[in-house]
Amino acid sequence: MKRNKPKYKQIIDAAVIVIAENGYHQAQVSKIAKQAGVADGTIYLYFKNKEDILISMFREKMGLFIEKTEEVIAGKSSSSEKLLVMIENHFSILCDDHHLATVTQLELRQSNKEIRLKINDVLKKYLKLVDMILYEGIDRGEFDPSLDVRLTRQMIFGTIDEIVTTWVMNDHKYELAALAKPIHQIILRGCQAHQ
Amino acid sequence: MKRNKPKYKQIIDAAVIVIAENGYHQAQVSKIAKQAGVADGTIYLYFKNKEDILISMFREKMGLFIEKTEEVIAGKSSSSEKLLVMIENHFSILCDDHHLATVTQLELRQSNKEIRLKINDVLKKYLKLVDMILYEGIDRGEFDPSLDVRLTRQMIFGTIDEIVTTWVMNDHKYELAALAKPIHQIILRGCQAHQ
Amino acid sequence: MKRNKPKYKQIIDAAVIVIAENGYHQAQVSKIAKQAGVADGTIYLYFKNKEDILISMFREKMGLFIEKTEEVIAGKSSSSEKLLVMIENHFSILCDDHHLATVTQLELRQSNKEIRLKINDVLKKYLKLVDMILYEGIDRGEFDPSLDVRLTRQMIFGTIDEIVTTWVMNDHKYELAALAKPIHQIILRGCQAHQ
Amino acid sequence: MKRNKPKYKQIIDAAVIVIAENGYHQAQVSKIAKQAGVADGTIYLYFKNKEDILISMFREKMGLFIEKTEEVIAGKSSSSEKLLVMIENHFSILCDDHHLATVTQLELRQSNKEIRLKINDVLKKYLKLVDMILYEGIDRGEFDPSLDVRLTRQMIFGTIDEIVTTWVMNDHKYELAALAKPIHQIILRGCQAHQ
DNA sequence: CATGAATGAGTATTCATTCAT
DNA sequence: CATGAATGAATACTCATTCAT
Repeated sequence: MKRNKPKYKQIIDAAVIVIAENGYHQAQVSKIAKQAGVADGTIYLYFKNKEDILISMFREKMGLFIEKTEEVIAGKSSSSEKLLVMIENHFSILCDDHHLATVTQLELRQSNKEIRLKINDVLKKYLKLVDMILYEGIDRGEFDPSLDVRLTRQMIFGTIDEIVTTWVMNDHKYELAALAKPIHQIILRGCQAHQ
Repeated sequence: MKRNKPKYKQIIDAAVIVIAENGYHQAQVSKIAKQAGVADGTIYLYFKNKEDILISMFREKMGLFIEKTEEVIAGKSSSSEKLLVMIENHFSILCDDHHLATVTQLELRQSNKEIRLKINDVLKKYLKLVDMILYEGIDRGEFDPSLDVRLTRQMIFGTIDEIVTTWVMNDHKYELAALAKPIHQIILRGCQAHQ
Repeated sequence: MKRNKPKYKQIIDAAVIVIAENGYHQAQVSKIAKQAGVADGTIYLYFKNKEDILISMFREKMGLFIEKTEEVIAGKSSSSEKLLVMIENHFSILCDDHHLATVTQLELRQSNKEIRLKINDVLKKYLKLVDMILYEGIDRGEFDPSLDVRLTRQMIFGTIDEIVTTWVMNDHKYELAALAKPIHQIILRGCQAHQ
Repeated sequence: MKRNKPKYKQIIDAAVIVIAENGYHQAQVSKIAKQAGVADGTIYLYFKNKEDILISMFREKMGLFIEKTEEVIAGKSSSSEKLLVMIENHFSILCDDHHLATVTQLELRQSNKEIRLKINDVLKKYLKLVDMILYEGIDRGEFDPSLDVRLTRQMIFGTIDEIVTTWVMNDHKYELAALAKPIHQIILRGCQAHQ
């Protein structure tokens, strides 16, 4: 299994750095190889092609997202709190790794439709976590039972994504983590039953 | 003024079609020229370069968005209704022009950072309309006075954008317009004062 | 006869200015037309094509050279003096018209082989004047009777041309006219009989 | 060091041939690559761009000129003889390589100002050799002590260059080497003290 | 005579991928 | 396993010239 070999991760980490620092269209395979400290040809011993590096990179990083999210929501009982810690976790990971934030919010979106569709597949696992929180919230009576879960999840993800993208576009110049609570407030209102 | 000459609009409309049908990176200038029924060189009598075609295209189309939105919100008195017709208008325009939807949601995002920044400038005018509705709603007592307008606007735009992108990625296979009312409900809850 | 119409000379003078100021490869027909104050298409009522402008320009200006040279050498009796006034005249015309100097010494030489051969044809009339002075000098006993007139003429023209080109390349920053006498001295030695 | 690799020289030699046979403006990179027996992209492993091929070509060939000239003048003691062997060497190299002659005298002069300035830099080393011969000749009492070395060098180089250019323009149809002695005679007279 | 909008052929350079060593 | 030299397809833009008005 190539994924466990050290050079596999080495190349993926190099790709994040190179894309963040040079932009998607200036992230040539040769630059990634140089950053990873291997020869160009070596890349192709671990990845099928350039596209495969990008998909793999997203899969690995998104895996961390999902793992961490599962951890933090496991510690909370109310759905409202689960939403909050999920948002906090989302913001926290991207705050801690500005390179990753730039890559996922700006650079990777410049890839072509084919790659973006595959990236979306990977994303689905994360979105299912949101769905689960929503279903549970409805069951628990915390959220409006008439909620359209698919639409609400799109609202939640669209909002978080837009907030993060704007933060990245503004060069991370304000404190993203501070927005978790107010965002959670706004989102929560959209989920709760209306009197 | 070149913008009023027929070939100007002819070329922009050709660009929308060619990009939608071939993808951003396969939309060569020669293809656009052919689709527009002019010679390659003629493009450059109306546009500085390829980038200029894209920016101009976005500016023209977004102009229609803003114009139409101003029209429909002018006919409504309550802020809640204004939000609704704005969303309906947004969905309606993209439903009526699948090519345009594909181009704005998927293809144009593959452009380089420079182009995307210029596109963002154009977008800001549209976002200001949302801000205006929100401020007015707070004044009218319809919306929560403690609302963070900037965050709320990001929630609204992020939600709409995510909904539309998902619809485009699913090949427009369901009725986007039908989502306007439920989305409006969800968004509205986020804006209204909580008891 | 088009050559006597005002726009003919107007276009040629415009060409000298545009080429001098923009360089040969940046002297587009449209620039020349603009400088001449006529429409692009008008150029083609007076010249067959762009090449024809250049050849005609060289022919007109070289005509002035020859005319003036004939005037000044007519006023001198000794061949040595004739050589001197010819050189002085050559330098004087180019000193008085820096644009022309730049065009003939640097820019026009960037034209292709075909144009340069045609320019050489025009130049031949001027070179024949040099030959005439040399033959006369031999007849008069001023110059070495064993002189190879063709080679000597090439020496004279090559020297003058190199001197002027170097002066233009140094941005006309020293007094070209002051070099006429010393150059004449050097050239003269090459022509006179050796003891 | 790329300059010592075989493909470096291979490409330069291909460039001389392609430019000589097709003319400067018809010497596409792909033609040069084909002539050199390499892929288009390979060119760019050895040269920064097309301009770099031309400058390098001139530098390499002019290097041979200077090297050979230094060799032949080292074998002579009198300055007069040094001038002669320098001229003979100059003519001999170009006689032996008609392609090179065409390229240096006609085609390379069509390049833009930037390239020509860089070529001139390379040329300066050759011109310094002429200066050295002249200074030595004055010291040895062979040449007129009142000689203006700069002007004289321009006379010598201008003469040689004009002779060669005329020979190339006449399709090398006469024996250039045969002109070395008479030219040397003419030049020599210009250098020697006059009685 | 004069105009100027329209034409369309032509080319340097990049970079993902391969394969002989 | 690892290398890195070599490959070659693919594309925006310019500008001399024309011709309908």
